[in-house]
Amino acid sequence: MNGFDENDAFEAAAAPAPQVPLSRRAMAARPAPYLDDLNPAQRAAVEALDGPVLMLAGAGTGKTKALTTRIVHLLNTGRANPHEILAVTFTNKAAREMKLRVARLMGQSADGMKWMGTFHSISVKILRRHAELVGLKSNFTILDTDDQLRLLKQLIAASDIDEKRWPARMLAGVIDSWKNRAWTPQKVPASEASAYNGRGTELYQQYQDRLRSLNATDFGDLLLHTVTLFQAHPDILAQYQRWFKYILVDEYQDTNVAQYLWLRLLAQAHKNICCVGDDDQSIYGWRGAEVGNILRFETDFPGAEVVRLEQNYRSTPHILAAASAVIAGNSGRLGKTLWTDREEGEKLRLIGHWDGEEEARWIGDEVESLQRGTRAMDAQSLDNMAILVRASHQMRAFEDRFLTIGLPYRVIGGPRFYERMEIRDAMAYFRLAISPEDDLAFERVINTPKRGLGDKARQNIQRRARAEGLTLLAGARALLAEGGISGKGAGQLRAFTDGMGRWHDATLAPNYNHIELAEAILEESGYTAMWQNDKTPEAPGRLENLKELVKALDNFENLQGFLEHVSLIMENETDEQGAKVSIMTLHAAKGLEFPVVFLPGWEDGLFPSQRSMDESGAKGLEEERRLAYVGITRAEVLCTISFTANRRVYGQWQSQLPSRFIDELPADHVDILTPPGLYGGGYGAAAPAPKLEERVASADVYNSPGWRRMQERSAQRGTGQPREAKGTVIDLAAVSSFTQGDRVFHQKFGYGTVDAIEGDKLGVAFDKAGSKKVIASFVVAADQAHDLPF
DNA sequence: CAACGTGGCCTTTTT
DNA sequence: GGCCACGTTG
Repeated sequence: MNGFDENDAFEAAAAPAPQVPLSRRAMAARPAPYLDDLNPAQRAAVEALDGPVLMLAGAGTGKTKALTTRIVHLLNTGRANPHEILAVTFTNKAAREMKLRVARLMGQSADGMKWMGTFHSISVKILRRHAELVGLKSNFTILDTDDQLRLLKQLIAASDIDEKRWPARMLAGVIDSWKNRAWTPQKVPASEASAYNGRGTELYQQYQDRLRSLNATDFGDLLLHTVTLFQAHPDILAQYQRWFKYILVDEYQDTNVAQYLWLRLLAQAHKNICCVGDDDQSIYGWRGAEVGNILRFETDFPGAEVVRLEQNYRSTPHILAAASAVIAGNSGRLGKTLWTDREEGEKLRLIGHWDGEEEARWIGDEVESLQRGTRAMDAQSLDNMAILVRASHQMRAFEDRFLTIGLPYRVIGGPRFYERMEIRDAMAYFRLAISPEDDLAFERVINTPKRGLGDKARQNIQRRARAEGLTLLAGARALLAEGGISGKGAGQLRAFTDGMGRWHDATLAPNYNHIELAEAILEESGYTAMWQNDKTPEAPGRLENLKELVKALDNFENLQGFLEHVSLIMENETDEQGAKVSIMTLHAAKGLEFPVVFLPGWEDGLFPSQRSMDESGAKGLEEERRLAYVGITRAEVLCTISFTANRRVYGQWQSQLPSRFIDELPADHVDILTPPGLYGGGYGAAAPAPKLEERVASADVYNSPGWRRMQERSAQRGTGQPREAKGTVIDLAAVSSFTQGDRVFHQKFGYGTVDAIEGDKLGVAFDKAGSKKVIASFVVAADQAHDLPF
């Protein structure tokens, strides 16, 4: 029993052929018209079929084209059969796209490529065949972060640890980072002993034990177990090594240590591994990715051929020049020089705003004007425009603004369909119906909807179950049978367990109607009713989602098959019609491109993110810089960077300094725009009077002494140095509005007179509230107080 | 056992 | 500012 399916039939390891077999030579003689569509570098990358190859593909250089053509070339020359090619991506989307494009190039379906997929999905495929060798059954379930956290919380609670000081999230992060490095509990080095208050390793071990007893894995395990399997069972590894004659890896710069080992183990035999990536676009270090993997490629795979794709087909020279200048600030790059034969086009645009609201307003206006068409640019569909932010909380200002002006937008990213509460609840019901031993699912739904089963009842069930080694569901039944549950909870619990019994029996029937069953479960459990009776505004949407869920079942044979796929694959349905401007994070934008791109919020602390610099220092800053590079290179024609002087952070107004990355932009390729306002003539007579802060902004952001000092400060600042923390950030623009003796108004303290200026604070003698120090931006000139919106 | 109030926390995100 | 997790009341 080797674990391989009959129909996978791959030949035993091909004996090394001393000479090229005739059949292959005949294949090689087949025409390869697809090669004519490639530029010389792409062609070199496609034709270097044997041995290790690193395809260093800059942004917009036709990486996917080269990669898919390479696969087609492998097939067309007879080097490999479809099932002998292992093609790995990070996302299902990328895998789907690859499959599609291979099929298009070949003019036939690529279904034969059974090993094209994500690291995780391929690992699952492998693990299901050898599950018993890593202590699992082949029908193991894959837990998501929610379940993972709940499990960890249980372990922490049982360990006498103060979850306040040592949160479960932290432990989850520690364990995750260990798994990313392919460390089993036994392999965690002593240097990590202090992790999670010194209990990390011990809890990691407990967690793994618990997962095994639940016949479950988390996402990290999928890779970890596969690597462990390969390391502990050379015979099995050898089978796969022989099987995968050619290996291709997309986004290699995003691989972590476990993925690197995974690949290296598999590539050892044939050594035909082609990794595609761009060290300048490595932006996932915070979740374990090692840029070092791509930097070390030539050492790891001796004799590697390195091919650089540098001709960019996406962006104008101005955009490329700006991106190149920014990324040049990083050290230890493999180095690439992007070039294009496109026309000059527009320079990048840089604009400062008073605050985030104004920034959103201005971008909204710009989007509308570009939609109509401008002097410099033809009318653009909203689909051609995107706003890329550093952090998701920035999105709100844009959503608010776009809603008020009725500008259609879509947010990319956000909670995935299957992460929504109602979907997870429903899935937990399905899981429990299929496998009554799924204790995590039981816990999730036992009191949802409310069945009057609180902590006490649940503890009783747990104790009962643990005492006899029963599942929670069985424990509940046992407790019921002996009258161990009192009050009205008993009746409801009985209804729940009885229902579960019925539904489980239903799943055992061959060819049961899984759609009807799913509907029955949601109906009879009272789950649908729970949302129907819910009067909160999101309830209708949740019911809608449940309908969607049931509809999605149509594509699967049964519930089991559905659950199987859903944890790895399911994503948002985004087939809404109508043109919309896109809003997303920079991370979500990787791999996408838009004619028009807005990059708001380029302020130190926000971008580069303070936290990134605090936690990872110079490395963190470099990753932020790569993020800037990714952002700029998403733009095809027009790229607009903006920043604000003031921003609300966690409800507190903070003054902001322009991002250090702005200083790194090459002046020759950037136009500086003047913000609209009174003196810019931006407001017509019919427009509502601008609010006070707008007028302050438009009046002096660029001309105030404060602004100039701000510029000087940013000029003095060294570029790669992590700057001193927030305390030194001074709202110079706001301070500059006042001098000693000014009469001012403060929302809380009323009127007063300025008697001191210190940093971004003013000393004010208030008429009623006495002397106080206040943040300058919280104060306005007294004669403008009547304009305040409050 | 549920409804309400208070305090602490806060990137980025795929599988 | 706003969410979530916990502790207090009804």
